[in-house]
Amino acid sequence: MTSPEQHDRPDPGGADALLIRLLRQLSVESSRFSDMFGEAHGLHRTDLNALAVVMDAARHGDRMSPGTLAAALHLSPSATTSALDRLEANGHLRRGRDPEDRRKIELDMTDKARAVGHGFFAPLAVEFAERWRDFGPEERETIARFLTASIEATVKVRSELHRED
Amino acid sequence: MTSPEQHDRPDPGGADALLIRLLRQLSVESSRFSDMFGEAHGLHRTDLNALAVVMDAARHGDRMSPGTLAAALHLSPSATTSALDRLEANGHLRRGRDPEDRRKIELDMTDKARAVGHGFFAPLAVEFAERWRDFGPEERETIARFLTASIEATVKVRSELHRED
DNA sequence: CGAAGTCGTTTCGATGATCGAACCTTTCGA
DNA sequence: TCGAAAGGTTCGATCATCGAAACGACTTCG
Repeated sequence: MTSPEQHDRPDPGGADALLIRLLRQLSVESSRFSDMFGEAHGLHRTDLNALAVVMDAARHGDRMSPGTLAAALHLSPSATTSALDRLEANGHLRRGRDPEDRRKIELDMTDKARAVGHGFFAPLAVEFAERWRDFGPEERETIARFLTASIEATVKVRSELHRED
Repeated sequence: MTSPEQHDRPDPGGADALLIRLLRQLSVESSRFSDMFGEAHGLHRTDLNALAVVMDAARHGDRMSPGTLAAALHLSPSATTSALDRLEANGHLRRGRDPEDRRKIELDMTDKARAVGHGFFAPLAVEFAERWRDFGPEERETIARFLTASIEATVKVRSELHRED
């Protein structure tokens, strides 16, 4: 009675189950890691997310303002102001006026924030490199395809969830 | 000791970079999915986590009490009581006394909670099955090995982070 | 030019999740 | 039997978040 048909069932106890379990476990561990890192640095989850968004924007050369940050974080404007107050007080961020449109505020990360980001990723990168050493190019291609597919699946299901609202 | 090339560097822009980026993206999307699902069901992040822990325990046949839940969630006892109040008021959980030790409270999930869990995982499982259809057994083995290694790496770095405290 | 409207951000008051400390009940050890 | 410890809950305080209102800066229209 093992796998009578490889059709289009959700595969409740089949070959997908292990991968789903591992994905969930990875998600949980990533979340825990973020939490503990933030706790060690006096940063709440929101502050970490905000820093990540600002850093991503900086890396892409994009401008970042409180408004776009609020949208990216799914946070109200006032809560975003509070988060920016915290980050500015902690010295992770600076607010500067946009000379073009003086209503806007331009957000710039400080070296301290860069150090935080480095302290977050560097140890993980080292450990990942260690554990991934034996994966060959074709295996990495497979893994990348899998991760991309999984990301797309999550995004799609989320967007459908949002549409039902 | 120091090998200038291709030895033990963190591989800042190399072959690992893509996979790291994908992992981070997946983590972000998973987190967003949880948030939006919880929002759609009137459950906060903590409540969702609590439900997940209780469900896991139930699936393993383990007893669950407020104390163990608080430890699992890294939450204070009083905050756990509040979360349980919310979950019980929403009908996702029931509190019953442990007949063995009448100080303890036994937590039981209701059918409603089971339905919530199903509503959370089922759509994802369907979409994953769809997108993973073309991965063969040996590819899945590679992926499982990769995910396991990544989970272990995350746990290890987190434990080191905690030890420095 | 000036006045009304719009946009981006902040301030204000309120809500609620979380915490630490004190408390109650039950259990266990001397 | 009595005191200490364990498991939960209650209480007061703190802080992140929200919605509404306010404020300054641009824009459009008269």
